[in-house]
Amino acid sequence: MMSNNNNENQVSASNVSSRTKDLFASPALSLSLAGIFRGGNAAAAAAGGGGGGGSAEVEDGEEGSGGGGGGRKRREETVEISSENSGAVVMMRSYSCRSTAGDGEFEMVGEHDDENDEEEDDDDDDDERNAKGGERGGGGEKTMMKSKKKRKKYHRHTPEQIREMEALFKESPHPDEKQRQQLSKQLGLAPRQVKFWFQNRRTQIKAIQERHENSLLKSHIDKLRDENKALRETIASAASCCCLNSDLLPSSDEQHLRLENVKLKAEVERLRVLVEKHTPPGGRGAAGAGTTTTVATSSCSGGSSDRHNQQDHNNNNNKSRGSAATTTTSLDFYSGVFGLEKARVLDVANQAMDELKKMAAANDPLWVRSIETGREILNYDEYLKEFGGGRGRAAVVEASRSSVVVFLEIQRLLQSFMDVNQWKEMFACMVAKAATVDVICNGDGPNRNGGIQLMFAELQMLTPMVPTREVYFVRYCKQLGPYEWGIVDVSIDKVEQNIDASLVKCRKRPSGCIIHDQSNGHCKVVWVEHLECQRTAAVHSSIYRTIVNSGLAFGAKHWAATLQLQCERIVFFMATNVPTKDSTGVATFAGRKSILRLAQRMTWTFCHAVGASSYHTWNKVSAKTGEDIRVSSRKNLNDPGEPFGVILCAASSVWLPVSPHVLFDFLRDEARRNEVMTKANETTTWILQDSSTNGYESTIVYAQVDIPGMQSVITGCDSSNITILPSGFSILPDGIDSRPQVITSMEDKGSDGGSLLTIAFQILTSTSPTAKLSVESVESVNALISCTLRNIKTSLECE
DNA sequence: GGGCTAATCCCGT
DNA sequence: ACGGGATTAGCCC
Repeated sequence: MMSNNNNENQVSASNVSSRTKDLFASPALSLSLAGIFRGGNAAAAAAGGGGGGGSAEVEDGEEGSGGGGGGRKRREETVEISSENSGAVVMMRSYSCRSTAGDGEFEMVGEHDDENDEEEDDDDDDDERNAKGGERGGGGEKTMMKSKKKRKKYHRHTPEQIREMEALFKESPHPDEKQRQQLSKQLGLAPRQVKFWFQNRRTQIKAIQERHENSLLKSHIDKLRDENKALRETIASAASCCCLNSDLLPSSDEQHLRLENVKLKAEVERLRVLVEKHTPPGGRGAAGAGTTTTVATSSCSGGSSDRHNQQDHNNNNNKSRGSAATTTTSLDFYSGVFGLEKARVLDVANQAMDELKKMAAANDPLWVRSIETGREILNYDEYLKEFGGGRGRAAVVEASRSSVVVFLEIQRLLQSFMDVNQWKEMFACMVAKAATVDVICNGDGPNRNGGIQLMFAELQMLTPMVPTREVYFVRYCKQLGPYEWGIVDVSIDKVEQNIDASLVKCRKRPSGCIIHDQSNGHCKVVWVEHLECQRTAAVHSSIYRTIVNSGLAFGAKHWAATLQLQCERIVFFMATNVPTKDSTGVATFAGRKSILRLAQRMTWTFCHAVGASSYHTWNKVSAKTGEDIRVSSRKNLNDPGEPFGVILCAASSVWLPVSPHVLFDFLRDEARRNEVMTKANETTTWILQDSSTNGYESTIVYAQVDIPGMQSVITGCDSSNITILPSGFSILPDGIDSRPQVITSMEDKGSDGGSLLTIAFQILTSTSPTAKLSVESVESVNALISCTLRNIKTSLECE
């Protein structure tokens, strides 16, 4: 609409422009006019960009450089130069008046202007505004003259224009002249306006990021302050016992205390585990802390290692399970095989959403905060009272809740739940496999409001020691209010009955998150995770049982923390301002982006190699030193993302009585890490020589992925990116202590008593896919791992 | 009054 | 000449 009426106005503007340019010696004048034009027409103004005299000048400048004929030529190109351009006419006129008249001209200007508006802007003339505009022009006169500034009328670019520019911005925040030129033509904006917009957008993004970082730092400070306070209190009480003045205690004592604290906590944890071991698993009440895990799931050893799409998953699964539903396509999966009616699914989904809402919002009787751990615990009796249902005998219930503020727009957030590939990427460290089995209802719009899909997921911990969990569920996305969305997952009985009883290891009670859009790029997310797991087999080792029980592996907190870190990663990916400390030698935006992509790929590969998922069969190998080391191998025949041939992966996990961030700081400290690794170096070299890469000496290059979202995994590969595939360490709990949280900063004191370190190496042992895995390779990689573990333990002095 | 945005000023390269 | 940082003006809430 604006383009039309603007088109006409264009004529006058461009005709005049060449003259205006010179005449426009006094910016003050145009500013005074700017006020007047406020009355003009809103639509045109919004589109025109060219606002008032200012832009006329701006554009002329640009056009002038474009060539003599610019003014006329632009007529076709810049469709949307609005009636503002008529401003140029007026201004010129008024200027000419003024040039002789000196000071008194502003009234004239006002008049002219009003006139002008009426003449040219036949649209919507608002008398009041016009009057005001005139008034303003007159009133502002002195200051304007003094400051020599001109301002054009306020306007905004149209959503369309912004969308386009935003799109390009995502591609490249620094478009070159040509790109800008093109965009300006396309959008009917002056080239300078496009330039300004990009400039402003960059500064805006920067500001947002800085603010975000500030809030993180602030919460970190709070956390430290609280910690400090707690320690002081400890010291004070200790001091009073020992008749010491607490103020006199030097800071090294404080550190000592801290260490002591950690040790004590580890001891408590150890005792707790002991107690647990001698208590029947069901005996621990319904408080929600209970759990079971699945039996080992390594089954499809030959399974393709590529990123499973939906069909792939079905086939794969059917093949490996020998399930009855061998040839079903995804469509009759739900209608034919499961006999599900859409209406019933919808019903269940809606009920689940209601429950989720209540679970997310409710407080005291339903959720009780544990004094011991600080975590929220579901009061199961209260739960049954509220939501009904009985407790399955063969199952153990896990429930947890956590809330975070994440730095991502609502739309991308929702997409990353509803698009299975994005979901897998978002939670790469937790989701080993995932597939959308069937889309029951697509949902409306880009946000998929009302979307329902049947999904499958295999959830993992970043260690081969803990079996994965397989779960089928319906995911439902729904807008709950103007700023509130819900994503709920719930398992439907019938689906599982129809698949294969042996497959079901885990069911989702209504779980998911309530997302509140804070409309500043941030969203508040309340995550509820509520699982029912078969009590088939316990995790063998008590360490892992403790971890799983505490919800560090599969609980809401881990999900939420992961989400938060990944969102940071995404934002960081887009960031245009790179603090020097983070830009490890990569100067350009594109360069940094591709490094980040590489890092993400490495992380992905690492996560999927290390988990216990049914991608791999893990064999237990006991090293001479007594470590429990797991080894698996796979053949890559067709994934170009990895080298072709036989890939050996060996991993081991240990529990270390140091906090995750101490461990992380240790491992990311290049010098200390090298020290640990160098000692193992002989072995490394040997392995490589042993493999067919005869005599090749490799240096392991560790990508220190010290960026938001990837903290807990440090991956590395050799310089040629061939022989050693992403290898490294994972630390659990991750993303919890290493990064301050905005909302739930003080939760989970219980977890910093120690951390689970998993170390894993992936090595290409042969480039021939038919080669057998050599015993030597296995042994040497075992030696490498146990050596490294020992070194780490020694360095951290925690044997 | 503060936040947001288009635009301007000014400075360093 | 150009881009970025700082600043400003106009509008909206």
